[in-house]
Amino acid sequence: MDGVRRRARQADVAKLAGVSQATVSAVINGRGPETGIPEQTVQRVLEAVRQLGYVANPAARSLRGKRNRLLGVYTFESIFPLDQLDFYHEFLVGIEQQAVADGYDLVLFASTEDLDGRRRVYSDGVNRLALADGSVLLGVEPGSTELARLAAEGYPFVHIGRRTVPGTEIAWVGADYASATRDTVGRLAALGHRRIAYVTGPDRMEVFLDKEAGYRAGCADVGLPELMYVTSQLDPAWVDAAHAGGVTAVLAENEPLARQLVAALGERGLSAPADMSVVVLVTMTESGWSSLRIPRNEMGRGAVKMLTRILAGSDDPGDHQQLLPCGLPEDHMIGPPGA
Amino acid sequence: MDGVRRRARQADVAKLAGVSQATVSAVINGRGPETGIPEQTVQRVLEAVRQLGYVANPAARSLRGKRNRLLGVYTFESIFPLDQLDFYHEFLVGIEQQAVADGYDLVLFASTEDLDGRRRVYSDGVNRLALADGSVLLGVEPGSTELARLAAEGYPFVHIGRRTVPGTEIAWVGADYASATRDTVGRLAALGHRRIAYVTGPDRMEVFLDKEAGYRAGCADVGLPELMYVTSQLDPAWVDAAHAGGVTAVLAENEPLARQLVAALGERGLSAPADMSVVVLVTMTESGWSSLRIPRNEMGRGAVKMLTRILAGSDDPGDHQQLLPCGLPEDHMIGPPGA
DNA sequence: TGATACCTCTGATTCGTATTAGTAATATCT
DNA sequence: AGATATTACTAATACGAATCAGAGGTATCA
Repeated sequence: MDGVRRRARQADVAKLAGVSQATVSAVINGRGPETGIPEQTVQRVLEAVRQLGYVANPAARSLRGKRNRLLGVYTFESIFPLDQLDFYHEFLVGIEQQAVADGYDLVLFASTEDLDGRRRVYSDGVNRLALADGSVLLGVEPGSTELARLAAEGYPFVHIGRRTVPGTEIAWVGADYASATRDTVGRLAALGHRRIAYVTGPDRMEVFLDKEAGYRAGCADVGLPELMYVTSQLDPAWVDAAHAGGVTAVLAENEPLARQLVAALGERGLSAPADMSVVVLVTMTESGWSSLRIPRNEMGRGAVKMLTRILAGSDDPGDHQQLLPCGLPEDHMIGPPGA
Repeated sequence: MDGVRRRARQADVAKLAGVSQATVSAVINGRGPETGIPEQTVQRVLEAVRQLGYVANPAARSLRGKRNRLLGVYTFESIFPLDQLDFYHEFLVGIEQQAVADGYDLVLFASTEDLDGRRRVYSDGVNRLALADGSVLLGVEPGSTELARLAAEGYPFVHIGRRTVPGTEIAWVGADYASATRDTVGRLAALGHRRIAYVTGPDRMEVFLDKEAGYRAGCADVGLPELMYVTSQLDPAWVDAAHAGGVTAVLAENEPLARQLVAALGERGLSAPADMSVVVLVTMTESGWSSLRIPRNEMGRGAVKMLTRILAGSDDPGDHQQLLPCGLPEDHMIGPPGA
């Protein structure tokens, strides 16, 4: 076929319609009336557009227009991790919904994967995200040097999950783990539990600190002792001690710890929630745990909204941190003590 | 104040490095050696790039005729639909994997949604996909006008799912439903089934035709009669007739029909597979049906591979259609007749 | 010494669109 | 008639990167 025929430009349309390229641009962008172009000319131009099958070149458009209406989505792990499908998917749903609403397209930064399979914002010292007008960052990054550098550079981004980086104030949308954890402790106390333990990993990132703080606050609220157990691998013997010590409810920070706990209970002929109420704070999947409901969809939407606000030039820093409420755990593994 | 600091251009880099913009361009595109720019200058330029955090503007690049290394992903429905999570997710995983491997970033076209919530490739007569070097299309589009227009325009794209558009040859990667359906009929026949029915919706798209053809071929292979039932809503009375008529196995094109079938069986005190083997050809989720395994991941990867081949200028049209084998159904709801 | 061959760059131009400033022609008012 | 306003445009330019045709300079050779 005529694969050879060059794509029509405004200049071609202009020639055919007997007007200037500027007029064509005005007509096409609906600035016809406003610019005082008579209906007859408008029709002539549109007819020429039709005849030539003219389609605007988006590259030229966005080059001229400065912004390209692209938002980046960057995850510190693979964007579509198979094993964490449920966990990340909801964020993406929210991000997409809000992007559609705001008329942005999304760029998934994929090619930033280096040889180790680790992703990096900077490759060759170049910020790859800069291709997009701004980005939503998502996932767990151990260090904060890249974040700090992004912020220092003035690149607009919003982090999903509360994040503090010394020396800079970064924008984030987080889940209010602290309140939810605190409330959960309150609820367990209300059910009659007098010794509520907290099991968490040794990591010291914000998310972990928030929950821990919530636990402490919850204990303080109801005048119960703090029973923290920090470990990356739950020692079954701890269960004996806890049980003997009168612990009737346990908050586990993550699912592996909770699984180890339930297994250890099982080995001892105990079960949840009859002998021990078990709450997992964060689960990767929607299985039958009693766990907090992380408002993932809302967080995704909120991040995009915040990002567009930043791009619009909002400088109110109070506007750049947002905590969304978590849903409280359902009853699957919660009950009154000694039931 | 500098909430959104202006992005550095090659001109800025050039000034800082004390060279011309043309030199910067040459260095950045690795044409340094070839253009005879000494290592020292190259380093000076790269250092300036680093200092300014320079990143090429993709719009300018593609305007000038070079490629973006952006691949579009366009779905005719929402990209991350809640209810079809499992269905689409795997395609995206495959697409992402291959994109990473080939060093492309992905653009999810989201802003193409119009007021009705319907998505369109063309808005204001502008092909929004043109931002990306090429695109992978995915999902179910009822009409084919947009596809035809894309093809006529010479825009590089690969459709996931076999697709024919009269008058043009479009590139696609499909699942070999026909063979899989045919083989499934053969397998049921081998188990002893003599009357195998096929229930399908009234839609006439390629995917449906393929399965139907497979069913017909399968029946022909083993000399069994074709028992087609075309409906969008399964009439429970049909089950009576089928059962009375000696039907011992049913292929249902989709999950809703299969669900209606199983429900109708249940009402009659019958069950699958004891009284009736039930195979669903396509399921949205991985629930306990006997269904074909659609090679979604492979299709996603294959589509990207094909697209990069097209972008590289492959003109061999035989290269632009690819059928991947489906896995055959597992035994959950399949058994010998009258078990 | 003049010619020729590199070497290391640079100036100018191009891509297609949006926009601003301006212009020529006509119409209206005083 | 002369001034002013309106109509209907157009010329010129900017956006950022890529590319081509050289331009000076030095080195080599006859």
